[in-house]
Amino acid sequence: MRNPSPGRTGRPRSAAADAAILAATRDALVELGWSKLTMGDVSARAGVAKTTLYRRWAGKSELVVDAVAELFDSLELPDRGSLEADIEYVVLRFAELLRRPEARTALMAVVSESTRDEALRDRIRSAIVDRQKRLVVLGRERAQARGELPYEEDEFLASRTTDLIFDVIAGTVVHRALVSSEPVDELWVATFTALLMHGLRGPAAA
Amino acid sequence: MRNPSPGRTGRPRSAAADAAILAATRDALVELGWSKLTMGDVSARAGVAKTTLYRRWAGKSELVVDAVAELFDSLELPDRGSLEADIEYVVLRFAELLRRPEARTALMAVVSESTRDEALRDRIRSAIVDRQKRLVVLGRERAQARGELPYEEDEFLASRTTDLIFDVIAGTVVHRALVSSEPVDELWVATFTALLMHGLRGPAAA
Amino acid sequence: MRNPSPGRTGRPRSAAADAAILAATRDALVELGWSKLTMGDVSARAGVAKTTLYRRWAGKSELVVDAVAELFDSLELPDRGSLEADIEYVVLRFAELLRRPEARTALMAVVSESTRDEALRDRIRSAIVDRQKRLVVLGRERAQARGELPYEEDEFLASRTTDLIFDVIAGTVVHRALVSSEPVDELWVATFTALLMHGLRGPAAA
Amino acid sequence: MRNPSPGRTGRPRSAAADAAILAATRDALVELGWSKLTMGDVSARAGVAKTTLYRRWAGKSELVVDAVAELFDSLELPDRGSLEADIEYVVLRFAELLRRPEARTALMAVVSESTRDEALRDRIRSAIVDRQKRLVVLGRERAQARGELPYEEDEFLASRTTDLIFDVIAGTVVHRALVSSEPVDELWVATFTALLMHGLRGPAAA
DNA sequence: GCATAAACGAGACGGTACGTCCAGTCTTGTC
DNA sequence: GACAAGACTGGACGTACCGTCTCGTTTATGC
Repeated sequence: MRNPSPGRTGRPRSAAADAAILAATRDALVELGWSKLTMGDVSARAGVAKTTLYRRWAGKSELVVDAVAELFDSLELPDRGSLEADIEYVVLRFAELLRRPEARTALMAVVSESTRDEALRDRIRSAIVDRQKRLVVLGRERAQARGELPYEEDEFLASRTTDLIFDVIAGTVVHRALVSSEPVDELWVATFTALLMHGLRGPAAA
Repeated sequence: MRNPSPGRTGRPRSAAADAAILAATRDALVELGWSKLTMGDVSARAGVAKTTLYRRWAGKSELVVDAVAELFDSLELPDRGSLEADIEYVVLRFAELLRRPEARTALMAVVSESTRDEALRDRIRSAIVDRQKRLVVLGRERAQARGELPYEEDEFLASRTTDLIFDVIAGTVVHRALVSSEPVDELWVATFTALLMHGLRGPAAA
Repeated sequence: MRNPSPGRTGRPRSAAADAAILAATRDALVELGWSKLTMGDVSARAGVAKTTLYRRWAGKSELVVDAVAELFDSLELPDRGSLEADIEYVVLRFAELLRRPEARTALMAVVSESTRDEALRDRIRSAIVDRQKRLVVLGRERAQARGELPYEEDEFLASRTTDLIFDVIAGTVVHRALVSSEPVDELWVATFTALLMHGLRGPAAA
Repeated sequence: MRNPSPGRTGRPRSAAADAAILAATRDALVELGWSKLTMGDVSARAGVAKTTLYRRWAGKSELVVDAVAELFDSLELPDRGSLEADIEYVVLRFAELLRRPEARTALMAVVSESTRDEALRDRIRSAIVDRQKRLVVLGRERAQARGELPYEEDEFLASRTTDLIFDVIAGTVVHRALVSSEPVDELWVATFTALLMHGLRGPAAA
């Protein structure tokens, strides 16, 4: 994952170790939360020496970003028949993910760390943000194919709209779930989706 | 805020200490960020003993919530003449606040901690969330007075809409600024506001 | 004990407090030992404020010296009929006293503290050492009256001998009981007394 | 001393650290005395982390016992030609040792602590008491070889006498020096030795 | 009998050290 | 050369006491 073929001599890195470490990290996050998770504990759970851990990740933040990125990759967007249904589906799945303790505790923590760490910011962007934008792009393409949304020819404008919708959806759900500490239930999702649909169909934003 | 007059005996708590500690906390957040901020360092900056600090706050999280809550209280919403202008104004002010390092680093960190701490969650809600909802309520009332938005008679529905708008605005801006790490500039604000205006004027959500 | 009538106006010091504090000190020594005894704990046990304590004693060492001095004052030397019997009696009584936890733990501790504190050294000497030498002087006078020991006319020599005998008896018993951690039983006392008797009857030392 | 070879894996403990710590402990005792000596200070002087210290010794008392035990091991008993001369010599050397501030302050302090700590009592006995009894045994053997003292065939009796003489000599000197706070000068030593010689030559005690 | 003034209880204060925990590095011997 | 083991330095943790301080309250006198 990190250096797959650096040199050739010496004992090669154990591939199994990577998976064990990331799984152990998620387990530890569930049990202990971000702030009480320690590198020593993770290495012990993974049956690996601390040095092995540090050889592969620079610190707790980097390790956790990789560990939770795998969680976010599990999100998918099957075709529910309409843009509205697609949005409701993805919001509910995302809210479900945020109910998992390892995601709740880790996401905001690494974002906080990243405010003072450029490299970490990049890592979050490439490992989580950019990978999840695929869902917005996919939903948009389907809606366009269905005729629910117009095609946008200007690629730059299209990308800006994708970014906006991504931030609106992800940001609102995260804020509702973690900051306001209110439940993301079906009723709320319906109201939110309605607001978003009207916003998207307004002439300027689509 | 903490108990100013529980009994009557003994030396009273120094009022000056509270202010010094909160200011020192913000200074330390700027210089060190959340994860490197230590209680010992804060007490030293404030010219106060560590015990004094622990006598008043249970830990770093509680202290930081109170310290940043004062920052958020500085947000205001002067009448800009239209709902659209009001929204753009508050979004820009909020984004400005999130550019301050003490707010950036602290906000997500305490939210992360709060995922495993019910009391902290309540403290964030009462010290930050509930206090800032006043801006949404104020903007809405003004818009209703101007005839830009209809009156909602059902109080429960009105409160649910307030909550939704609050989460959409705050959540989207935070996500754009801290997770996606993209600038909240005037162009983006205009696009976001346009989307929101259409959403609000749609029949169901208003 | 300390200044009972320095000036005239103002509330006089509570006499009861002194006794309560010394008793509380001994209780705390029994339960906690020297090193875990704290001024705050003593004040709480005595039902007295910490300030009251510090108004009367400079610190833990001074307080404890006074508290244990009262214990040592309880030692007495009834006439057992012979010098040998008198010595055996006082050694056994002294060993008994050293079996009490408050005496065991406190005596060596204050002596240790006194090695770097001239004032404390004086306090120990006047409150404990000099007061207990009375037992040696008394035993010696009785032995001389019985004709077991010769009279010593030179007062200086007599005082030096008193000091020596005091150090031999007290030192040996303390060392046996506290350093070597061996029991001071009747058999050992008999052997020690025999050695001492021969020493005293030797031509030079008497 | 501590466990040099329990398992085999991992980085071995630094041998140099032990010596540095014990030396630093003695230095700190000289400068600060027992009660102001802190583990943190010792670790800083030894150029060692506090954790390293706690990994090897359970606390201040254990550490100090080991540190002063090395001092006591420096006592020796060259043949001065007669029992009397040997006794005078060892008493003077011992008194000299007790004039060193690190020995004065530490010896009584650890004895005081040991009154509530069985393990510490054992450590003192094995590291200091038992090791110094060799001097008494040696002096006795020489005196017997010279014909100054009779041979004792009963081993148990011999050991009891050794213990008694050890307590008399060590206890008297310690008491004179630390409790009575009087000088151990040549005149006093001569008088004490005379008393002891008569005691030893008396029929019952030898 | 009423002011004066010291002693009192309560408990907050600035400090210091505690003993523990974790970070991240280094040093072994083994694979 | 990667690895498990575990000792290493360094530093923050949160707690416990220290001895001092600042309150409001109590209790003797002496005017």
